[in-house]
Amino acid sequence: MIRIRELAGMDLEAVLFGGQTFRWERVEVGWTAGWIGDRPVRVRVTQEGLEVGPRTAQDDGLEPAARRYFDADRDYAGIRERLLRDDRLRVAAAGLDGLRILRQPPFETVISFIVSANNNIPRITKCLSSLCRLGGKPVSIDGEIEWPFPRPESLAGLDAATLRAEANLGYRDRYVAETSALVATGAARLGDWEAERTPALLANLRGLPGVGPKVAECIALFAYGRFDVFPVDTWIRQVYSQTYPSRGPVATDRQIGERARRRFGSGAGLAQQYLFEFVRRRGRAAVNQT
DNA sequence: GACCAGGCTCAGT
DNA sequence: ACTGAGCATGGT
Repeated sequence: MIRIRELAGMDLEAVLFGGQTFRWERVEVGWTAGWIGDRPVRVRVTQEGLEVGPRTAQDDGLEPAARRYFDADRDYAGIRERLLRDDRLRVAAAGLDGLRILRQPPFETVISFIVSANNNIPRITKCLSSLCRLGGKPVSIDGEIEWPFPRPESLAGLDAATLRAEANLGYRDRYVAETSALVATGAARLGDWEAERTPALLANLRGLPGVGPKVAECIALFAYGRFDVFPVDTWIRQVYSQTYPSRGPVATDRQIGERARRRFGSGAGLAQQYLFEFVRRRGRAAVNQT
């Protein structure tokens, strides 16, 4: 087991179940199980820091992998300090001090957010779980069988009809199959795109079937650590236009993204997460009242 | 039964 | 560059 002391204040619930990633599961009291790339792990936060325990015998290289996945070296205090000078964002971000952004494996993130399009979080989770069963190689952990996220070649080997029937992807089946094939053949080299600046990265991502402006920005944020993006989905459209109302006609998603990036600068991605979590909590609270 | 979900693609202006 | 229709599926 390793411990990352800098992450003592992390809000694991918000980070792992807030729509950045869809593969974590609450298990024994206090622990959450999932994957850091190909490593099955369980995690919890204590006053001493984030604890990451391997769920298999070998765990060499776990610490750097976990530090990268949880982006332990980013200066959140500095980013927050600048962002929260904005009074309205400070209100939205209240109680979200521990919200952070993951750096997930690119291929898993690409497929996850292709599946996320025009979909809801519980169903995205189900679809991805099915995809892993279809394309992953089962691993025995504590007497239970678990599936890592499939490799591109594995998903590329499934036809769209199978994806639709077995994973309930709907019309997204074709996008998953085609994008997996592009990655598997090397036509799309996701790892190399790490070196690109954000505009070029987004353009590359948008070349993948099923990846439009919003999904590309989610991938840039959640896999490549680009904080200078501001993905606009239906929730953000609502909360942004309420929080920062504008004169004139209703702002388009593109306009909202442009204005938000101007407002929040290099912290836009984190600001987006604050607003997303804020509006979704508000929505759940309203439902619970009725 | 309409409406919605971390929207995208494609055709028409 | 912008706008609308069509799109699978499951939940409310």
